[in-house]
Amino acid sequence: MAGTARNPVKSARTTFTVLDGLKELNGAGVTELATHLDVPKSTVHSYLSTLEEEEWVVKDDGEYHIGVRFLEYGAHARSRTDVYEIAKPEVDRLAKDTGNLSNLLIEEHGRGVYLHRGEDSRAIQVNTRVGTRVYLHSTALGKAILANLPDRRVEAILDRHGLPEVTPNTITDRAELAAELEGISERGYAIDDEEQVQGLRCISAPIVSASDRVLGSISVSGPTHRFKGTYFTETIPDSVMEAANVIELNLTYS
Amino acid sequence: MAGTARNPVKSARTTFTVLDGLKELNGAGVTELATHLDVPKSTVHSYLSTLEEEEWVVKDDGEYHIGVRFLEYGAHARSRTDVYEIAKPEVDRLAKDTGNLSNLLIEEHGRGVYLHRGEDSRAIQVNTRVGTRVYLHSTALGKAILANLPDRRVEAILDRHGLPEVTPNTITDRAELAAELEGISERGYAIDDEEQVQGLRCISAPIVSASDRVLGSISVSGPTHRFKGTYFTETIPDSVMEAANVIELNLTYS
DNA sequence: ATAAGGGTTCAGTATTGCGGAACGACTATT
DNA sequence: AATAGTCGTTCCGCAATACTGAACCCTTAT
Repeated sequence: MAGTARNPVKSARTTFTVLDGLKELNGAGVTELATHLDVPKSTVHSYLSTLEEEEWVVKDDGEYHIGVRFLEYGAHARSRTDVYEIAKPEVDRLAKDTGNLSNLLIEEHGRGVYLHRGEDSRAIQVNTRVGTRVYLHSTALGKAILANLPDRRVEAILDRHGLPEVTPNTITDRAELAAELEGISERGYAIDDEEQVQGLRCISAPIVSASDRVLGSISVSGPTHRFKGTYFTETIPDSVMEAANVIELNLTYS
Repeated sequence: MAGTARNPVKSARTTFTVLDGLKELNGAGVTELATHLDVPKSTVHSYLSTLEEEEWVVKDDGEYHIGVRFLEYGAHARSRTDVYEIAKPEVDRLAKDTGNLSNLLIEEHGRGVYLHRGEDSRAIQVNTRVGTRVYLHSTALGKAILANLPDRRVEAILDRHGLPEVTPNTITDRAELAAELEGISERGYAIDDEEQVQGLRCISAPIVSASDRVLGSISVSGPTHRFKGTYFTETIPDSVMEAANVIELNLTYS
């Protein structure tokens, strides 16, 4: 599947190690980052000064930070997606209509990446951010996608990433997951019962193209104490599935 | 000002050259990108396979593309700014209220970077995207920032980037720009009369912190044939400046 | 079948990234 | 005011590794 690079460019890897370090530390000086990454500070300095010169990082009074220029790559990649432009307004509407947090996710390299988040003043605050990656087996959004992927792709993804336990509720057994995916196919939507974040429940529906390819999934999430009863088993699922339908319809006319 | 790197990491630079190439070509194969960049294809292959392995690019049936994972860096950098979270809702409101395109810009490395765009169904479509970089002297947003920067910073920025002519209306003379900035300080807002995009006019107001530092600027843009008369000289400026005021007020309470 | 085109691999060469140590700028401490 | 500590920056020799052209393999078209 993922052919390992034969002539890997080590410095390219290191470049992103440095950037990731900056992100984790929320900005850092040379020495701080060097100890964090366990790399000589002269090495870190070389990378940081190069990246600063190329304007990918900013030096703000002694601290290096990731530059906003990266927004360009993100926006470019996102707009290239089939679903983003079409799904965005519906995801926003879903958040406003239900008063909850809504999300749009796509699969990339066997993991889920959030493309957009619909917000509402009544919704709970969650730390997921656009671009964040999650495992597919531990979220409703991911399971909705897995349920619509060919079996061999699902196998390959599970082989690659395993089924890490994110919370006590995460499904970590392949057979159990298979049964779950079966149920999702029949129901048409996926459930996440605190499998990714404790105290958070989530309902998700897949976006499937006219040619039966999953393009992504959308969801509505909320606190467990609010997501229960028919609100959780009917009202929210209906809203999410209806939104997914609208998106699928709009996709065919474009 | 910008200390040139003494030990530049060439491969770090090349990494972004490759990524930029992918962006320009909207995705490409190894050979295509190699000829575009005028680099041996084995070299390009090394970079692309490494980046793919690290999950920064995606290989989609023979074509390499920039991955959506970059959204993470962009969102991180943006949320780190002082203005984004506070200004975003106001910029959205500004777009809806006036039925035009609105924007939020900050300065980085002497250039402007768009952080957010407020849209409205009635607004014209413009190709600016979040993360896009523009010169500060050729946009209302940029001039609003320049007018609130210390003179020596303005000088340094102009020394570094010059005053390239983006459209026939772009100000390319330093004295003329100085006079313009003077006027902006008095008026409180900046005007862009087709200086960045032909057929497009724009009104912008700076966002200034309590300690008199410019944090960015917001704007409303529209077609020249609609942006004229008192609508252009009063209505829109009033709306933009009021929004800037609200943002500045909210900034102090946080 | 065969040619064409693109992706991938290989291995030799010298470029260049690496990292320890020294230097300089700045701050805090007494 | 002197000094110790901290951090960013620079320097330079050595070894690692990025670069490249050519060969190889695979798929597609004719």
